[in-house]
Amino acid sequence: MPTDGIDELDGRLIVLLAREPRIGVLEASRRLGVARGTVQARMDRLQSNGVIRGFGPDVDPAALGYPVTAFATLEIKQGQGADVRAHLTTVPEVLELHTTTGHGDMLCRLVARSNADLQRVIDRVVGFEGIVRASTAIVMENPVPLRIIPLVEQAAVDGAG
Amino acid sequence: MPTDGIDELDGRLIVLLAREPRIGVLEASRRLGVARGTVQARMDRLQSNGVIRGFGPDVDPAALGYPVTAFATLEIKQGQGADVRAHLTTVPEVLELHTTTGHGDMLCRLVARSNADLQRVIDRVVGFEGIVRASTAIVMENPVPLRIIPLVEQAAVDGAG
DNA sequence: GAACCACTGGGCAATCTGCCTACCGGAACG
DNA sequence: CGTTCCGGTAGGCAGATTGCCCAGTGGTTC
Repeated sequence: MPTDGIDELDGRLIVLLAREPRIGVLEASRRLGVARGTVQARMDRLQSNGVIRGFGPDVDPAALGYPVTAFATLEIKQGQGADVRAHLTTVPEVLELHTTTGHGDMLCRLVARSNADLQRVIDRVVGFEGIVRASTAIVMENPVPLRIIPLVEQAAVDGAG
Repeated sequence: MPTDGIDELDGRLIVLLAREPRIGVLEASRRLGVARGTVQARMDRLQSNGVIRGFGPDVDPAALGYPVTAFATLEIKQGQGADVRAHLTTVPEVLELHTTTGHGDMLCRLVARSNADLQRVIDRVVGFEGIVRASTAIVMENPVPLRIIPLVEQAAVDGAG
């Protein structure tokens, strides 16, 4: 169970890593003005805490040939949740899946090679008995790409009091 | 403009990096059974291509003290789009924002410290004249966390023909 | 006071990086 | 058919970084 909260130094470290991921421990310690061992210890702790899950490559689906993104809200037949999850897991174009409150039962993020191709993807997604209905919203612009820095900064000042 | 598509080696490299991010160029070349220079060249190309945007730390908002995630669909007053975008950018709990087709005009991902705190966040989000209406879906489970590996593998076999 | 903790500053061997050269086979081109 | 280009292989080298260790210090807790 992670001890929630990060202090100001953790925050600066994460922001630094987010801005310049290729940075090493040594260079980070120089930038932050602390000893190398401190940075090393903080990074170890942040990772075992689960605050930092990893440093996976940030892959752009568009550059992979999938420039179209959409969000689909799915309505699921009672008791079919697990089957639908398993089904959606097998579709590579499903990048993310959530179960939610509200009108729909699930929300998933899809990508496709084109608007036309999106039809194929949706057909594959909803081509499963457990899914009653789907409503899709195509993404036009992405004014705020997935970001974490502002939240980290917020958490850092909260933690630091 | 990126040359879309990746070949089988690119695919294996990205998957390897995704699975073991801390791996170095040298170790990667050993795992892939190719020369170090090749891995170096591929990584350089993938990054200048934009296929790999970077290696930022994958931060878990829950571990930061924000365990509640929600998606909000926003309806925007005509012509207020830019202002709303600017407004939402200033809210740290807004992790992501898209403009979409369909009933709503925008879709954003929010996090909060608790269900109660979510009310505060939503109030802040919709507390802006340009926003006509908001409908929020709280995430209960996340059966498929944001993933890219299946798509990379798909793109790799497509590219390899 | 004593124990504990995080941080500092230093040192060490082993490793990796960035960069370079030389060479090879296949593909494209005149 | 010969030349050039390109991506990959194999190797080498100096310099930087890593992982790990130690001893000392200041602040906190009990």
